[in-house]
Amino acid sequence: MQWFRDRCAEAGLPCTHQRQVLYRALLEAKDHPGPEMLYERVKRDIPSVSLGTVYRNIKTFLDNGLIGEVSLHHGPLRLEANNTPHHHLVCRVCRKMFDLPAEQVESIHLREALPKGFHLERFVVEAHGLCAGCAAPKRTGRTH
Amino acid sequence: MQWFRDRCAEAGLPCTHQRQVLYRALLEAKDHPGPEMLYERVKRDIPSVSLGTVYRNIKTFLDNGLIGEVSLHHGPLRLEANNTPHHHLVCRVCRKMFDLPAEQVESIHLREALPKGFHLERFVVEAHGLCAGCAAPKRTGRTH
DNA sequence: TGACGGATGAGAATAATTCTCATCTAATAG
DNA sequence: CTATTAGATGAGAATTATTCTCATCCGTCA
Repeated sequence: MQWFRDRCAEAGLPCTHQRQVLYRALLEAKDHPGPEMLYERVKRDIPSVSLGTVYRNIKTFLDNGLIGEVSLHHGPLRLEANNTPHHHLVCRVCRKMFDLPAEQVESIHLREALPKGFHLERFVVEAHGLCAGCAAPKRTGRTH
Repeated sequence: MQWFRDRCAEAGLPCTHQRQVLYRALLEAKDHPGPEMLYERVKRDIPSVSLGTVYRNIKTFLDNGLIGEVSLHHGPLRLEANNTPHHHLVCRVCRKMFDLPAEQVESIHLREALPKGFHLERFVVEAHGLCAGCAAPKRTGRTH
């Protein structure tokens, strides 16, 4: 929590009660919760909190790197007909995706066993980075 | 396309004009489009098509394994405060997620260079499969 | 061709997220 | 410690994404 307050100060973000409770809720969560879930948890401490505040602060935290999103793929469904084994290159900024044939990636090895009870089916690999357009200097905005 | 018609027959799905045009649109797409995008493309051939039909058939295709979704993470945002390098175990059925420390996975190697212009930042690995609850026999439903 | 079960189009309903604005509060200066 | 003020908050409307309902239509099989 002290780390959180320091980062808020650095970023020039007022360290409000709502923000602290929200951040703590996420710190203590082990289940990768979504906004609705966090809203429920924050409400236990601040019954008057609004869902809008939760969304607003989640976005603020993400923009400042205080928290992370589990995947770049939330939001609208994205589809493909390609049924050959393959992975993806994903642009962190514009979220364009390109196929990466499975043979191009050496197979994944674990150093320790997975937690007991989980039945592994396959490994999915994503190469995250910047696509040609977004990596080009001088241009900041996302393409979509 | 013949493959598509055969699979429809196997699955007992009427092979309607809308379905064929939708499937072809996705076959030809290289950009991992979403429903809205596919709707636009199908409309070029069938101006009267409805968005509901596009959504309905996308779901039908997914349920029958005719097409794939790019990631298990579309839908509501999922968050985490854990800022140590780590990957995730993801249950294909209930979509619960568990952390997998980065050290537990041997580093990724490519057999060929990535397409020129893509600036790689990191590899994200996801272990997809069934969690203990969903792998248990006799129970089919997802937990959420 | 005829019958019928499932598919379609239109639009309402629901879920997920963002926005607007009047009011309030954390941070800073006095 | 109080005043100031930029930015945060709560309420609820607006927007976007997706699913559902139902009357009508069409692909499949006999």
